[in-house]
Amino acid sequence: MTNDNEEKIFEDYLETQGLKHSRQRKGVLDVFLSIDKHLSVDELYRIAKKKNPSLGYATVYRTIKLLCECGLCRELRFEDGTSRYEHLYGHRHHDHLICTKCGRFVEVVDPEIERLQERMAKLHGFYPERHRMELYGICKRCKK
Amino acid sequence: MTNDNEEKIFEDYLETQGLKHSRQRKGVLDVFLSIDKHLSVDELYRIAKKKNPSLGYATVYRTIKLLCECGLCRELRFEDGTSRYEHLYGHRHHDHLICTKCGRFVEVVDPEIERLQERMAKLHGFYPERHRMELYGICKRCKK
DNA sequence: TGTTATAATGATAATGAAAATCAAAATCAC
DNA sequence: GTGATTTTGATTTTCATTATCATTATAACA
Repeated sequence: MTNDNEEKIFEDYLETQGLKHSRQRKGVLDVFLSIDKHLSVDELYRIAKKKNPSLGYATVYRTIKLLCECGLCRELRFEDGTSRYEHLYGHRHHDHLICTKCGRFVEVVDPEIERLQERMAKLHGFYPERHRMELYGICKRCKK
Repeated sequence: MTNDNEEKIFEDYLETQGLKHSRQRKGVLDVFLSIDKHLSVDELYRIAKKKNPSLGYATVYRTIKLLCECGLCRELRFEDGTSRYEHLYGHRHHDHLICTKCGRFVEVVDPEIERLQERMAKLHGFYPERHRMELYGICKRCKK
């Protein structure tokens, strides 16, 4: 399997928390790992349900929450109010460039910006933990 | 009045949109302008209702939306899902430093970061419009 | 200053996302 | 296998925001 590491992380997390394995949790994890897009809970639910028709909506919510807790997943709350989820494991930290016309987005990192962000936090007496940065604009395609 | 400019902006906006003035809109605007905090709709409603007890919840929602449209107000969606509103007029663009313990936050700007953000957007073929940046960490007080 | 067309209001219902509830089913240590 | 405990899925609840709609207010104009 290509996702051995991720599966291990999830299993370990379940164990340390005294939680149990289940077909549903495994199914949601598999779908999540197999799709490298920023899915919403609803999209995840629809796809996972194909392989396991009895799957419930609530279970997807519960599982995605566990994935976030164990560090495999990051929740992104966009300005339009929707939440989407992206892979965290094996993906370095990054920020987003988002097209305001078509919604397309790109993952970006600028080490210099990262450095300056750290500096700024410390300058204000903050011990930095994490950050989010989204740049909104119009992409090449939409500008034409 | 100290808020002449802001009131003018709002009135002009209403006119260009073919909308009407009203006591309620004026009341919500006044409260919004008089409090330099990041209020939620609910907080705004409670305060404005004191001066105009017949004020309805929906009107506050509608008015705050107009304030955002005319550039007096900016909506901030925080990670906890709540929306809060901050003054935009006469306040330069800024980002936020947010304490993950106590929720306190500070407005910050780093011109160098701003410049690098522009550069990064352009580097990816984006015509930058705006951005949001939030740095999360633990503030001095909470760290002790 | 009326008249009148149009927009705004406020009470309430509708919506939609996320969380809570709970009986039945699944898991796993023994 | 047994039994304590957790998970599940269907459903309800919650809560923020929007939509609806009859009534009221606004403002251009006679």
